[in-house]
Amino acid sequence: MPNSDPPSDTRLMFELFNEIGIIEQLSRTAFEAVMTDGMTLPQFSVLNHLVRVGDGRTPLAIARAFQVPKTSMSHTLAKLDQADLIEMRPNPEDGRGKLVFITAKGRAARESAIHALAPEIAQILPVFTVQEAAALLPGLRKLREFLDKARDPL
Amino acid sequence: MPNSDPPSDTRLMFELFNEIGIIEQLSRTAFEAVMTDGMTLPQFSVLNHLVRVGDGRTPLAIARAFQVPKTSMSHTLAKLDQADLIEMRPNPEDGRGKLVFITAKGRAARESAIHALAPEIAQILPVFTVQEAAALLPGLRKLREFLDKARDPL
DNA sequence: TCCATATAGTACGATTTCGTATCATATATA
DNA sequence: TATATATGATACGAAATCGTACTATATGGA
Repeated sequence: MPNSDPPSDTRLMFELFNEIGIIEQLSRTAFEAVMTDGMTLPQFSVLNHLVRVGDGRTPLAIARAFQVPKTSMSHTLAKLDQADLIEMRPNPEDGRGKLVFITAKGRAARESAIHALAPEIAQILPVFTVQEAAALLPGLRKLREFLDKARDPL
Repeated sequence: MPNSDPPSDTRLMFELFNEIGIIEQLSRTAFEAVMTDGMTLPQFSVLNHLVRVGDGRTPLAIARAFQVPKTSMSHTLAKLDQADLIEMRPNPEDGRGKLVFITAKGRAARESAIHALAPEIAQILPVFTVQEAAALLPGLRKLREFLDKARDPL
């Protein structure tokens, strides 16, 4: 009978992606449990991105930053817009396009979320230290960059 | 004016979770692009789990293994059952429960998926080595275990 | 035994994700 | 300039996710 097991290299990579998937799952659930308003992880991620790298970006650029389909980002942005956390203005340099700006309310919502998150982060750090987190980042970035290059363009 | 930036420890943790989220996103998309039948990542993960740790497990145990809500797992199992990739039998030890068994067709589907994945894995490995993957795993497991303990029970 | 409570699983519905199709505008080429 | 093609964004619909509520069975205590 044929050996049905994948080679051990493959097994290891499966396990890596499996751990990553479970962490994503758990961290998303933990995040959304802490948010009192209905703020979702994608929504917060976008607000945080706009503050960190600056607003006035196009929806497509934001979709690429998170590697999600532009239709998914369109939905997230529509929700943020409805809640007045961002503002969508026409792009003066491209009549087809728009630019996304975070509002004062959006900044406040981001800060409120960060405050709500602080105790959770504080709980993690004694067990899983900043050093350990920092040690993981280069490898994860490298993996992400590989997958990024290998993918079909969004 | 107040400083709106989170402390650098928090920033670092955000970045860690952000990288993990993006990798999850990219790997899921890459996986599903390669599958010719409609096999999804959750479906494959369940089949693979049943082969690796053995079948005859309850739906709830499987949901816990992947840290997803039992209603989500119920949906995934229903799809696998419709496709005859698994079989759900009553649990002889618990009249409320069921046991999940992988079928011959399910084993074949798993192996076919692994074969379809092999070239992708082979592309990663020269760039992102087994050693690098192995180096990440202990830290990721530790983080996953922490989040697991901290969460509300499923 | 009887009843209260807990647990396994699913039905259902709200929301999210995301692929396809579409529209509007931009860009390139003749 | 005129036309073809490419691109930004959204509408729409199918499928996945997951919370709430429900059913059926199990378990523990009076």
